Amino acid sequence: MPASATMKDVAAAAGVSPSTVSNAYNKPEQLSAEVRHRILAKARELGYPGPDAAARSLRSRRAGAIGLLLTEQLPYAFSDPFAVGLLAGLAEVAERTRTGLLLIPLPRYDVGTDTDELRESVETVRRAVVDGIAAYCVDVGHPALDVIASRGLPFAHSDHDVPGRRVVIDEVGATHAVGEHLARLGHTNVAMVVDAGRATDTPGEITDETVLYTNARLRAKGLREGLGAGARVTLVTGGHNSVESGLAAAEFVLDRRDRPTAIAAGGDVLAFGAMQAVRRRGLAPGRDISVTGFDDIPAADAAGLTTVRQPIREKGRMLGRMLLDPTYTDERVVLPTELVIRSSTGPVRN
Amino acid sequence: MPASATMKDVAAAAGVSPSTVSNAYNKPEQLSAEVRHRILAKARELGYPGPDAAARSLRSRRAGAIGLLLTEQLPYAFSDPFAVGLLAGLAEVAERTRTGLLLIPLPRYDVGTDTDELRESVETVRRAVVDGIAAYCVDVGHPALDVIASRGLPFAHSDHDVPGRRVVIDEVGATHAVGEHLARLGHTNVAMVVDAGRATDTPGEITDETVLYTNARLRAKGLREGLGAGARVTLVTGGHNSVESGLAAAEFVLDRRDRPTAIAAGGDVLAFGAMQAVRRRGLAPGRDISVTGFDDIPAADAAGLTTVRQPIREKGRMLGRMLLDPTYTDERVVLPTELVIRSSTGPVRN
DNA sequence: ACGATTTAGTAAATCGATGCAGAGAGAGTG
DNA sequence: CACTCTCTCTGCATCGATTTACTAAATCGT
Repeated sequence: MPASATMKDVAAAAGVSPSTVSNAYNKPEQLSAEVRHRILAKARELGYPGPDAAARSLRSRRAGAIGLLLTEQLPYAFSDPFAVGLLAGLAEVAERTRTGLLLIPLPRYDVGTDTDELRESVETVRRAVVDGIAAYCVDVGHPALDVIASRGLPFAHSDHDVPGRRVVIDEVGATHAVGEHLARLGHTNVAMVVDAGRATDTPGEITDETVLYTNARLRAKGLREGLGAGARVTLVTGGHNSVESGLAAAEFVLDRRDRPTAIAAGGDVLAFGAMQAVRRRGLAPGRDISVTGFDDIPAADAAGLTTVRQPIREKGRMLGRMLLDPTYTDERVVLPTELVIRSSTGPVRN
Repeated sequence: MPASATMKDVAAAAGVSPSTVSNAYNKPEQLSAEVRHRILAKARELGYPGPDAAARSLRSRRAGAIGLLLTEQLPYAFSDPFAVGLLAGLAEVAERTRTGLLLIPLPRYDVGTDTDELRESVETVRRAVVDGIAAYCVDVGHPALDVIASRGLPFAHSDHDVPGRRVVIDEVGATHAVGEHLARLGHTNVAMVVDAGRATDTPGEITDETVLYTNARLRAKGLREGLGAGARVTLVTGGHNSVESGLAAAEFVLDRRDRPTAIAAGGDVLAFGAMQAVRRRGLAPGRDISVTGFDDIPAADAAGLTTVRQPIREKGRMLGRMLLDPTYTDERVVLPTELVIRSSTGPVRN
């Protein structure tokens, strides 16, 4: 391919100035139709690709895209209907404003994280040509957040209620309701299945301190509060946020001597795994063992899962608005959650 | 915010040349550790955001991102596990190479499409700062494809077997197998439910010519061929690619005098709708009415849906490789499909 | 017909960095 | 000591467009 023609070439060929060619593309109303057509014709003739995207971004200081930071490994993220819902909401706004959506995959930030990998991927954030960035499942303190801050990019969180623009839910309050619900049903021995934030070879019990996600900790806290002082809550994990991992974690607790009467999962996907585990033991969710989820993804209804509904798509939309709508200036948006009681929870059978 | 410092400022402050500052960020091995640290320290001190992404892209002629063109309205796309699978595969490759993934929503190209909207959105493609573009569900002839071509960007199709780089399946062959399968079971009156490529108020029969998607046409062709000359195939649609639309279309054909004995859907999601419709009539899929899908999304297994499996995630990976791996030079990749027979198909009951 | 405003188009500066050829300093070699 | 290498670092040109301020010509109102 011969080095492609530039705006200057087109200008020369059409006998006008480069500015005019630029206007032909960007401000059609600023020049006569005749000249404009002559320019565009010449452009086609020369095989001019149209204004270069990078050059344009540089000069005009806008990228026409917003970024979405994801710490979930992308394949995981897309298999989670919750993440997909957020994405859909964000995409909706982006589409309306003719903006692209740049997905930026990021390794998790963790004591164990390989530093090189982290540094390299943070580099991706630095190189991202975007007008703003939203974060999903990026925990507080992730180095990528510093990069964004130092780049001075508009930014919006979807997870944590920390200073800066954010769209959040009342994590503690939401699981508090779950706890109350379970307490009313008489449950006093509850296992909570959480996303460990990393692959684990064997499922097992973990402590509050080893839970990677701030939100998982908050949800555990809410659950405890809701259940009240008399109850016992055991934290377990089977690894990532997947059905398999929920299954593994639930099997782990179900096989223990002191089997809990209810399993509260940190997410619906995990809860589905827990329900499977319950069934595999020949038990019925809601009758023998209660199971609760979090998120209320579409499949939760069909599965009869008691869960916390959060308006996930709306969350995505809000994020989008925060980044793209200049008239939108709220710093903090708290979306409502609602406990949806279905058939997967029931009174304790003594 | 005070106009942010640039590389030149940092250079001046640190008493080195701008090139050296650039090297400090990009080629650490090209300068002494001491100088490098001095530079980075000064940079922090001045609040320098790091090399500007757009400027960098312009000068180095690479964007660090690839684009994915989607004509599905994004919300629809993400609710389709098939699209999600493709995305996951693509993302996998992107993540490995530290590349971002830019989602570019596009309106469908169609006689009815509003020209302004189309032109505007094609503009998004022109402005996309990417190193290559993949297309999903973008039909042949979409103006966005011309833009890509004229931009000289590496490009890969995932849909159509037309010249250029592409990852495809044998659409006709795949539904041919479905047709044969149904023929063997004795079906001679088959309805095919397709994505109309647009919202329709009322479900109804359509002709080959009014089917928007080339692939839908090919699948209909394969089905007809597989069923053989004696069979009758009716094309129907309920609108977009969704469970609801599959339901509506199937209800439409099931209520007709001359009810078909089998419903072949152009996608699993539509097929799920069709199965629902069958059940609503008090009939059993596979016993009273056979239903087939296409794609073999995860849920198909659980639903017992007979369908065509295509390696969707692999499709995404291939697309990614085509765009990102310079050693990968194949122009055309055909992925294998496989008819997966489950319980939703069975012999005709006379 | 006169000054005021609009319209159509231009020149020059600028956006912020990177690639490349090469210069100077010190080290190694015979 | 002269010579060639390395290693660091510099200077300049360049990537490709957009913006701003400005001019010349055309249009307008009275």
